[in-house]
Amino acid sequence: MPMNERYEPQSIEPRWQERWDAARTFAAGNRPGAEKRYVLEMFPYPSGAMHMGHARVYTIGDALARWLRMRGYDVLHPIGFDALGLPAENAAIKDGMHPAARTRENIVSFRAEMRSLGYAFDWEREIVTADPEYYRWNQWFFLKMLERGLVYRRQGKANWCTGCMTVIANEQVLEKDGVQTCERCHSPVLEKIIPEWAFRITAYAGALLQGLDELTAWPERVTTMQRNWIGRSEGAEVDFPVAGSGERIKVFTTRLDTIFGCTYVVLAPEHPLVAAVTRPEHQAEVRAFVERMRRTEAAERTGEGAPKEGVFTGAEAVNPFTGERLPVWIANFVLAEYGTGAVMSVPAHDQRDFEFARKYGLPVKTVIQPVHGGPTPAGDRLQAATTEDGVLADSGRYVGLPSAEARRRMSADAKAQGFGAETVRWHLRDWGFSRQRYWGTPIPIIYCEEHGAVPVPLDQLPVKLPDQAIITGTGEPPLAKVPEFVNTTCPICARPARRETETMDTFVDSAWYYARYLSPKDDQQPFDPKLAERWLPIDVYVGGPEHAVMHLLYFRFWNRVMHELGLVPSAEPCRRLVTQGIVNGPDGRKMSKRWGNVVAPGPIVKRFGADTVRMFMLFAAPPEKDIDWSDEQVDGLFRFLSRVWRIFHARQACFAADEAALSEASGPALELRRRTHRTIRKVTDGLETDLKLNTGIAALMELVNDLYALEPTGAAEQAAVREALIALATLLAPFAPHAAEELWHEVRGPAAAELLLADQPWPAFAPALVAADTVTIAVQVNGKLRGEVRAAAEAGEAEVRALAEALEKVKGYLAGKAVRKVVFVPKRLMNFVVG
RNA sequence: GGCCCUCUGGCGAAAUGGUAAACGCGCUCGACUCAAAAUCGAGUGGGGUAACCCCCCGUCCCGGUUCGAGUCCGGGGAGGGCCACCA
Repeated sequence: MPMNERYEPQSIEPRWQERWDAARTFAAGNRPGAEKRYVLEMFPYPSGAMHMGHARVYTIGDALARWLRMRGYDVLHPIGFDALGLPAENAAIKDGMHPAARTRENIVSFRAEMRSLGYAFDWEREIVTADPEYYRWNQWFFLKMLERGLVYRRQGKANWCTGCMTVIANEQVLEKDGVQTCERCHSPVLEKIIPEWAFRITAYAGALLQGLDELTAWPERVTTMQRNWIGRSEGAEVDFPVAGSGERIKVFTTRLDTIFGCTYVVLAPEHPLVAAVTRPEHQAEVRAFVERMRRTEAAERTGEGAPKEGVFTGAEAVNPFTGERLPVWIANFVLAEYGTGAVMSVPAHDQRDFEFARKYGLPVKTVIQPVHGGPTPAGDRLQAATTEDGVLADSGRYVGLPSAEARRRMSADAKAQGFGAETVRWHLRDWGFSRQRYWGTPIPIIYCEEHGAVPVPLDQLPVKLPDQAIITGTGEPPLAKVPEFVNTTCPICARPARRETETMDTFVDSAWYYARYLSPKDDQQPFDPKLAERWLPIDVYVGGPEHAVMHLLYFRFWNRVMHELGLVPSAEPCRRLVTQGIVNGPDGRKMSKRWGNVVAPGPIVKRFGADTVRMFMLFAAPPEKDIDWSDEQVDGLFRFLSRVWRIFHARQACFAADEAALSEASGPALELRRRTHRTIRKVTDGLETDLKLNTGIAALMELVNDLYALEPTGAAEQAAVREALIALATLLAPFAPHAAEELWHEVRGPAAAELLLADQPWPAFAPALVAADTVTIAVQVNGKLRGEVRAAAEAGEAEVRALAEALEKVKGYLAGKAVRKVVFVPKRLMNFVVG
């Protein structure tokens, strides 16, 4: 059958998608002898329709997965849906639909769009986190972690989102201009004291921090953000006895070297000692202040713009180093949950302390002098705190020591005398995961009057979400209003009891889903550890950088717990992370209904075909950069694929060329062969190194340009063209897989009818053809380009120099000057340095 | 305030310390056509110049290292991201 002259993706793409499906081409695990590669893209959250951002991530991952298969690896490339959670519930409420139905609908449309883009997913492993078969294992992990003391109930200060009507994690609070809002719905966030469940992620703070050192193939941006978020800070705790009472105030400081400059001590309003130390004559004022702080929004109270406020308690604390008696204050800027909730104030060397001292007329004492430059003025003449390390002054027996040395000696002395010690504090907080909402994993706990909080026995899992809940998005947990759900019996005493009505944060679902893909239908265990042995850790994980601290931290935490449970082989879940940039609208702004600049993938695929969309995503820029959608560039990529198509059509006569003639190639035939093999190298390099797929595609374009430039005559040229066409189709396979299959079959003819290009080995280049035999060498005089010479690649310095000196132009520049030095870079450059 | 990233033609972007701008978009011109579209081909950083001979300038700015810097080092600017009264 003669080849269609026109490139019509609509007629060829579905055909190949069906063939890959029928052949189970992308099913993982059917190359048992081969090395494995696990390529994963972050699974989508189907609260709406698929957008261009999704098309980009999956295209990047897909190109990689397809290429690795062609390299001979046994590739696992699964997909699923992150279906539970607030946004889905909120969207469903808005549409007057049940979240389960809404989610199901969205998933159907996602699946169809993903298939139409030709992604090489192993669909047999698909998971949906809203299925009880999935979330029962969330419950299972919860119970395992409860056993190990990694889950606990706390009376916590929680971030209460006024829009979502639920508690959200620290990581989910946004702050802008001193106002805290919800990351999801942008409603104001208040601080609320309520009981909640939390994971003891802080127990892993050190391990999670150290683990980052192993993650050399993660973007530094991400590891840095995690490092900051975990926030290790080294310092010391020091006890300040309260005069006239047995109490001691424990403070945390990173600047123990400044303790001789401490002029007062400040407690957080919530500090447990506040009531005990406050003198009777200050009680009323202190109580009023504490009450007011309790009622104020967190951001308003502790935001940076907030004025520093405090009250004196009347108490005095004793500086254990100096014996001085210092006033004890309470202030809004001291946080109960960081350090010990109490600070020693050194106004001369801490800006906050300085401002507070100036406001309330507290003394300022300078104890650190700079190493270089003039001395720091005395406290009363200071304009601002000097916060750098320096040399100690006015600090008893520590005078003259550099700050770092002073800190070491002072903490050793404090320890020896029993009033302090070196400690490490973390910014990372435990992960509060209770949600007072419906669309989440029920927390498998039963409250019994007799036995308290009783874990649901493992054999009674899953605790299923009831279908009939009334979901209003307000008030108490929706599950509390479903008697059939709430009312149960105690697993210990069988008397009537109530179920926990809170559900789990969605981040629980995504913390371990990558492991569920290994045995997605397993009903005995979350996944098969034997398969984990084979497939984990993930080799390449592709997703947005917005997950740098939340998902990617929980995911590392969970993997560590699974590692300790003996379920996974490594402490870290993923070797290499690729963070892809955003797809902006054509106007360069974030795609949004508000700007009317949203371009949906569906219609574009319909119009140009999946291959054009994929090529655009890969050619526009390297993966990590943001790109702007560009109709002109998309046209351009469609034009390129059409141009590829036409050159196959125009060179049909070469399809039957005799391969044996390749060995006689010379002149243009040889040149084309060189280009072909260099293209193979270039595309392979682009995939291997930094995923620079854009330059790989550029190389393919150059090959096509060269093919157009050669009108083949004779057996050798025809054979060279055939070789180039086969290479072109094969190299195109990871990027534009449908057109590639079609063209490859055209050129290979009936002999290959039963084969799939997706199964073919990735081509190798012939080193002899990649190395050039003649090269152009730039000739410089004093580093400025003055000409160029053609020479054999292996030409030596003397030979090239002779050629260069023979150039008229170069002669002019060298005339009458002494050549002081000659720099020769073989195959590249010759530089004459003249004086 | 802290930490991090980015800055190259009209635009998206290339460039192991070695000919800056590959490749694509856009634009101009030519071929094909009655004409247009599509396609194929040529050209396209700025300035000087009769000249597509040649010369000068050119990768945010200033300085340094080097025979040679978009690339390395120091300082500054602009834009962006994350964190932030964290003691």
